[in-house]
Amino acid sequence: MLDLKFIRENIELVRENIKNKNESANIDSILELDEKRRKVIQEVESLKNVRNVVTKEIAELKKSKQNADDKIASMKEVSDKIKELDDELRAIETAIDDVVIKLPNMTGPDVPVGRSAADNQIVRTWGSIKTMPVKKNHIEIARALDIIDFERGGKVSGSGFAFYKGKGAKLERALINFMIDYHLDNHNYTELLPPFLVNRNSMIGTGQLPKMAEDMYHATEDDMFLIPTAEVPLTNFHNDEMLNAAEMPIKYCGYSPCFRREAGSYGKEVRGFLRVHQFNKVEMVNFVKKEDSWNRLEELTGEAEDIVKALGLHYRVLRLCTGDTSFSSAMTYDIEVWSPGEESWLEVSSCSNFTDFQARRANIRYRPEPSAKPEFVHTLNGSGLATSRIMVALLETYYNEDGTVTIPECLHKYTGFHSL
RNA sequence: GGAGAGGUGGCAGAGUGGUUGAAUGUGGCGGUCUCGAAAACCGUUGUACGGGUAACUGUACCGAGGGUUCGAAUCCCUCCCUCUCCGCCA
Repeated sequence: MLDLKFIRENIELVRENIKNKNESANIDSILELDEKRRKVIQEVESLKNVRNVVTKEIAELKKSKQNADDKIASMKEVSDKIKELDDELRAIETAIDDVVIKLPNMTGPDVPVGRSAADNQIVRTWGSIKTMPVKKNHIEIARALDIIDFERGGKVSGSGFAFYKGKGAKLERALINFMIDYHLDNHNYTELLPPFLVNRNSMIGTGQLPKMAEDMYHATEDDMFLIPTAEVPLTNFHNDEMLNAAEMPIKYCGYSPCFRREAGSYGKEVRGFLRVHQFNKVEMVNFVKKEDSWNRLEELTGEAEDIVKALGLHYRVLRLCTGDTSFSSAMTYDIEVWSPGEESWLEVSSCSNFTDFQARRANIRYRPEPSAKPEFVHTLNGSGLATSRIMVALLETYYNEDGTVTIPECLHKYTGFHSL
């Protein structure tokens, strides 16, 4: 959420930011509403002051058994007027909230202006392209090894769901455990294993709602949502809290399955694991002081890259342009791994600085100094990493001529086997 | 799912519809005493928004939201959460 005062003072920047992010929020009414709001507040507060003063006088008169009928009668009028103005104020604030809740975060100064993925900047590339001895994609490989069953996933749940089987299931668990342990041992994280179903307030807090409502599985009976990422429960872990500045940065990582309806994306990258309704992911969430968030974004991205490096996968890092940067994010780096079978790049991580945008919505603050005024924290998150596409890259990158797949060494202690 | 109890400041815990932003205790901070500390004593101690250079000042906040009333922590309604018991259950 943007600060109303910031909007008031930077209305043209806000307008431009909406346009650069390919959003369509209409803010024409907001300045007028804001002005009206402040006017009504002044009016109603001065009336409340009158009421408070006279009410005390009435109390004194009553106490000394004197007549207070005149004052009570005049206060009835004042009280009615207050009620009227309070109603008006409530309506104005609802109207303002409706607009503000739909305004995207301001992008940072280094974010290139652009409309689509074509305008993203390649920041760096690691490793080199590996050509396969025999060209196969992950679906063919997985079928031949009988480690993933897409057909039965479709039968039991629907398209976009799969079973992992045998060594495939164990490899998936190995990836998750390896990633979490790596962050705990090398990057100083605390692990959280979160709830996978969250309430509406949490979804608003991190900014999935109202914009992404169509993309989430919604349990309407209880008004709860299946999480599209562990970012939601991990960030809302500190919802409505005052954090201790001495303990910051606070770094959590956690595993969760991620559920996405992917409404409207049929036909695009739907084969196999490229786009699914449920996938596994290890997520990192950071709470930092406001002056630290830009540096932390660089470090966080590095922490995600460490995992890809350890797995020995060829990858590149992109700085997303304004049009590709998500609603809540001020700046995002995507990490993409090379898929030799698809001969294309697959997004496996997205690392973002949300500045104070989520912290305002979720009301997460800290006191810079013991007696200083509270400030909103800055939140960041990064996938570290999403496993389904890592599985694609692993199967294709380590595919051998004889049909086997070599397991990278860092996973051996988790899998117990060295090849598929 | 059923029955009951309860949600008040950092914590504990009072609170007859009328100077109650809220007693008291405790904790925090400052001070007196002390070589120093403890104890004792004195003072101070919430948040948000608005006005003012400032001292200061206005409004709101007792789980959340409505309502009754001249006036609500206190009365009424709805919802949320916690605890106890019963039922069901991995």
